[in-house]
Amino acid sequence: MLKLQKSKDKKQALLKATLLLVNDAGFQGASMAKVAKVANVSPATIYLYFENKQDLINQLYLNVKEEFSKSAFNGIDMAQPVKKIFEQIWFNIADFKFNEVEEAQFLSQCDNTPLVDEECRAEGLNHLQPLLDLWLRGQEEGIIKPLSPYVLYAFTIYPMAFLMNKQTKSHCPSDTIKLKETFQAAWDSIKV
Amino acid sequence: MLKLQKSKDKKQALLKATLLLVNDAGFQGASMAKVAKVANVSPATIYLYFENKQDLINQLYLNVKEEFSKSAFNGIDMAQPVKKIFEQIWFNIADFKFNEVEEAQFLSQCDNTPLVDEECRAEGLNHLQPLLDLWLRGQEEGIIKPLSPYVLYAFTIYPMAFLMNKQTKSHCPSDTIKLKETFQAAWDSIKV
DNA sequence: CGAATAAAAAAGAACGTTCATTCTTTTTTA
DNA sequence: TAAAAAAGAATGAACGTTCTTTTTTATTCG
Repeated sequence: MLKLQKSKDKKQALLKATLLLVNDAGFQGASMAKVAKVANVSPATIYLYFENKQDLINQLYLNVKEEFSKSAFNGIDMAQPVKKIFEQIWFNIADFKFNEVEEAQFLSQCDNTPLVDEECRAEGLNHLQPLLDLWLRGQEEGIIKPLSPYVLYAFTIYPMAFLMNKQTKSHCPSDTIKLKETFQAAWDSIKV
Repeated sequence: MLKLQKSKDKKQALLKATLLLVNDAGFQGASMAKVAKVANVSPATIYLYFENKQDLINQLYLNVKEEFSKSAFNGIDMAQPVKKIFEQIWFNIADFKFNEVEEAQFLSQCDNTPLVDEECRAEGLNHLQPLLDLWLRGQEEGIIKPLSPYVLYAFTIYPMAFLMNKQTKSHCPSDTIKLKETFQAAWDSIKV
């Protein structure tokens, strides 16, 4: 029991170490030796928990993606009208992006790199199905434009990654992005 | 004269080789040895044109970013009303994203990696000043929401990177993204 | 309960490879 | 024929991974 806990701790420490290193210096900056050092572990130990470096990265990606999806749908009340639910989800995601900065940065770095397996990426996208379903419902009700879910995502969720990045790297002062008005822009882009 | 041309060719070949390799296998996949091989050149020759690998990447980034900005403002008629100009620029950028796919993919990979120097990135952003000026004009005329340029960019331009990526990696069939409707979404998000 | 012991986990050194870069020599150019 | 450009071999460092040894853990039996 205690042992199992310790094992989990070590695995989690390795994942977190990788996350930090990737954020700081990209995927090549996260060498197995450095990951081991940051996690206070021998390089050989990594291979008790992960097949190889690719597996470490894939698992980290899925891990963080799941955490992201979970918080996106946290406390959602499906009985509400479409716009209200969408608003809840949107603000959940905004919270994640602006509070779990490390995780959010990592995900946005993953978005465009060829180093995350496509198969893995597809699995990560599945978690967002409830949002796609919501959009479909909105379209059936005639309040959301009949656009592909890719386009809906691109205009409502994806922009937050950009804004989080700019804010984190302090290209813009932290009071520049007013969430309420930003949500309005997102909604205006897809509402009929 | 001819020599100078040949020099430029070689430098351009090196930049293009780097671009292709980075797209295929990330920044670590673009090793100096591989870049040299793809450009049909000795590894040592790279150092006649670039200080080191970081310089190669920085120059490539600036190069592609300039190409991008140039095509964004290609044939713009500043005498037109704000919305018309914005539409021109938006479709120019869309053309670039969906036609110069290699370059666009590279840029979107650069957007979130810590491997491009921040100083370099800042210089790349300068090129977009005319667009920021246009937005300001639109705000003075009361037809564009009083949002920070970061937010305006995030909701009108940035989404195209996502859509280009999905289309390129054929996650969605190429007729899914209808440009006219997509522009409407972009405009709706920022118009008053 | 506590020593003996088998098994699992972890460590650190070591592997061959590849990396970015430089040195020396050869080829091309003016 | 002098200088510039390019090549290829060579450098040490760092890479991902594996091998061997040590430490920790869990179990068995006196």
